[in-house]
Amino acid sequence: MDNSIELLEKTLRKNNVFVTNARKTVFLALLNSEPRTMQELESRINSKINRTSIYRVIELFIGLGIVHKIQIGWKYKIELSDIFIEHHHHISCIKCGKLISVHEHGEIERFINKVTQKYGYTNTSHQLEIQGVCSNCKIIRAR
Amino acid sequence: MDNSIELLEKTLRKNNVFVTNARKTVFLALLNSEPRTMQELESRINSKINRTSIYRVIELFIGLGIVHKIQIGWKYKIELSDIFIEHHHHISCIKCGKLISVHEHGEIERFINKVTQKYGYTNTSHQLEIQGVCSNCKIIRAR
DNA sequence: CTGCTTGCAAATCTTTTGCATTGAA
DNA sequence: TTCAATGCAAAAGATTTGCAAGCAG
Repeated sequence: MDNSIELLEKTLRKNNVFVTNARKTVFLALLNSEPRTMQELESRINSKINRTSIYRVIELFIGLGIVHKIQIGWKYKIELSDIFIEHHHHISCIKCGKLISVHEHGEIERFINKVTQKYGYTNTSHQLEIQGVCSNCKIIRAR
Repeated sequence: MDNSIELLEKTLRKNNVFVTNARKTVFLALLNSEPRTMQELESRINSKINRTSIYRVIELFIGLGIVHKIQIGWKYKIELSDIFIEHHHHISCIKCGKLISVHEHGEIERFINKVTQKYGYTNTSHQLEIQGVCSNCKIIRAR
């Protein structure tokens, strides 16, 4: 909450960009929420900030590692990065779209470290997306 | 090659959709190649198949698990799925865009199985994308 | 034959650009 | 005051739709 906004401001200053109303507004629209599509962001922010600016803010945020994109079927969604929420992964249902978060991931981290080191990449981040049929849809489909 | 086309046809028939020229053409444009953007696909297929149809074929292929999208920065690319190429992951360089494939992934599989089972998802697939700064760009940037 | 597929043109939706104006430091 | 950041309008790009025509089974 307040804490997060402060961290945002700190991050922005550290990168020598201004702390502006638009940036705080977009950030708040993402705080404590499910990942959002651009449309959802737009309608949530609803005319307080221009659509173009939302794009520009998101682009900046991605560059600074404040948010990242996740791919869900055809669409992508935006979500705050690890600095603001605990790092995690998603499982989405290919039938109903239901999205759940997976917080256990020690193995993944170890794996990533191993291969990035092997190939000489530094400063790495990653996303893991899992798709499947959720237990509910499985029942329905089975008739 | 021929083998792959046969597997494609088998997959299409199994799903009760027609084996058509458009579908084979799009498939071939993806076979033995780097992941491609829609534009690259289009220009590669170059007017033999209408753009709309390419979209429709890709949509179908994604639904049937023949191809999948991978997110690289702002853009996504299309690549054949595990049935046609060995399952693997990517590391992309955020500076120069260089993309390399990572074929070791036993840990990932084990992890996926564990969590999907825990949350009751079946029929799962997954993508893991890793970003970082490649060794070359690291040197350049360091001056 | 039959109806799934494709092509075409137009509609929509998404994202980017240029430029004048505003506002943070 | 100064230049980064924003708003607005318009351009550019990407994706989808509706419908007539074509082709696989």
